[in-house]
Amino acid sequence: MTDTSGARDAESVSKFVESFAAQLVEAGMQRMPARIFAALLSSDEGAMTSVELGEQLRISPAAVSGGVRYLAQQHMVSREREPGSRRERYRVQGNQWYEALTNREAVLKRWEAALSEGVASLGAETPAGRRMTETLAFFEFVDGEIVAMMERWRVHRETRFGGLT
Amino acid sequence: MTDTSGARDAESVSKFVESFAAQLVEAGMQRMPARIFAALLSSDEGAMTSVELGEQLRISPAAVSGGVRYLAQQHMVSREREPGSRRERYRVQGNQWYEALTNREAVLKRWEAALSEGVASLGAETPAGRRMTETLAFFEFVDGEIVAMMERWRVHRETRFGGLT
DNA sequence: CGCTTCTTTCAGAAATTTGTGAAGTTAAGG
DNA sequence: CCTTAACTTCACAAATTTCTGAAAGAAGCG
Repeated sequence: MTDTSGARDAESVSKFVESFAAQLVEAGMQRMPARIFAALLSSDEGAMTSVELGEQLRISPAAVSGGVRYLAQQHMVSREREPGSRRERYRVQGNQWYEALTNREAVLKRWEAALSEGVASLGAETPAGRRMTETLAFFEFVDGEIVAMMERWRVHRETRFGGLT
Repeated sequence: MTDTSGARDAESVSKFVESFAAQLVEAGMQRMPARIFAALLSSDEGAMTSVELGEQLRISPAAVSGGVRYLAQQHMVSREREPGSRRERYRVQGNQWYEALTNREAVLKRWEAALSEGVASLGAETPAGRRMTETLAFFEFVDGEIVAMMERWRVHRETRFGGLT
């Protein structure tokens, strides 16, 4: 590395993008969304256009479109329209994205629903039913805890980073 | 439903198994491990043999073997050998499994490593570097919080379920 | 020590998922 | 209005993943 401040050669950026994307994939995200997201995260703007993404990642516009749609649904990126041009920019909103990570509320709710159903089918007084009741209680507990945790994080963040957007 | 206490007809059990497995799949687990796990969870023993699993789920011994290996690696089930027979039983250990769910420590560590690398590649003083530094701080925070949360859960559980195994 | 019973491994068929090119759609700007 | 620049959708080819049958590998038990 010849330049210690703000080294930003395409190669090392790309290396990071791919390695971070790999982690996301391992955690269950699809390949394209993961790569797109990693690319956005490592851009200084925190935002890129469709074309830029396509060029950096060597993927087709169709792939960008699909990946971005997924990320937007998960609230991990937001779409912007620079007024005037029809060009869109996709932005990773500072901290919004990892808040989205913990917003698995919908997921937890579905788990809870499935477990309730399980308790009903199996009978609350069977051993299996009791086991599931406990599991259900665990998820409900986690549910509440996560909300509290995120509140603590916001305080923590405020003091450490001064609440910049 | 004709029998209100302990209704356990194969059909409704199977229905639950598949629907819970579907949730697990959606959350990123592979199909077979998910089904196997759901089957174990809904068994009264909390444990089944390879053959029983194969019969209930209509899958080959090979599929059972593969699925169980995965689940054991994730510490979601443990293997038992009833001394004597060479037959194995796979058990979902009451609460061990959802504790395993939160033991994503290894995962978090890898994310943190990837992000550190990112900060290094991009430069700590670039906008992207700063954004990643904050993200990194978030994961470190979550890391610690989860440990604390699980401790609170154990207390909560004790009072509510009386610490049964 | 060999027979039998269970589990694991492996190669390949089948199914699913993924990414692309091409056509389609929408809206800006002349 | 018509042209053009962008994004999206769709059908298909390619790559990957998943599950199976068959064979091989362990370990109890006579």
